[in-house]
Amino acid sequence: MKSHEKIEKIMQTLFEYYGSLNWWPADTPFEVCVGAILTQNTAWSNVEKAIENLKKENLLSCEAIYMTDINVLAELIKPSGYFNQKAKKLKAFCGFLKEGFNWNLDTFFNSASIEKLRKQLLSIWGVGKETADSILLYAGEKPVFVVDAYTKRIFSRHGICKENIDYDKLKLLVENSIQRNVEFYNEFHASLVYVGKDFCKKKNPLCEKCPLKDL
DNA sequence: GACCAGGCACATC
DNA sequence: GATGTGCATGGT
Repeated sequence: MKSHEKIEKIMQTLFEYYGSLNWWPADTPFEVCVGAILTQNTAWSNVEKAIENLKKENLLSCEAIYMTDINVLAELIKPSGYFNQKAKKLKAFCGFLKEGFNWNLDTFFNSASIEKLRKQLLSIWGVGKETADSILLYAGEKPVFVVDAYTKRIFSRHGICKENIDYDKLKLLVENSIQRNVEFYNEFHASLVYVGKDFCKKKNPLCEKCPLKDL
């Protein structure tokens, strides 16, 4: 089977298994961006605590984060780990929106082509490829596929790629296999995270109950 | 107490 | 271009 056929089969199987997941767990596009930064190499349960702290202090807006003292910010997001780094990253992201887009995410998303938006996001300190793509897809509703550790692990175990494949190579492989559609990419990435968490942990790679085991 | 979790920047070869 | 290291919490 060719790799694009395998990828289609995986997507189809996961859609049948999980149904509509309608992802990213956040109330607003800005909250998606904050979550995308806070979840870097971190369990989501820890990110939830950090976001809850920010909500309690009414700090889930670009202006508020920009104005808040960085040490105060760091203390609030402590549960998400790497808190000093991430406080600086949140500041950098908000500074970017303030300077170029009048604090406004929509203004940013409507300002240029997807390629240019991605380049601009990548120029922000603390925003790498996965974070940029998560923001584009889940906050901006742009048809961009998000690669993550689960994607690499699952795809490599099904012989589609090496575990350490280059990020952009795998992204293009999926985007050239699956119709460029926001809903497809949203659901596909979400279901890969689910199946990764449920059945494909680092420690037990081959789980008998995995819906993908017979592919 | 080790290992892991929805990465990224930076240094060095 | 590949490889190594620091960053840090909370759950298993």
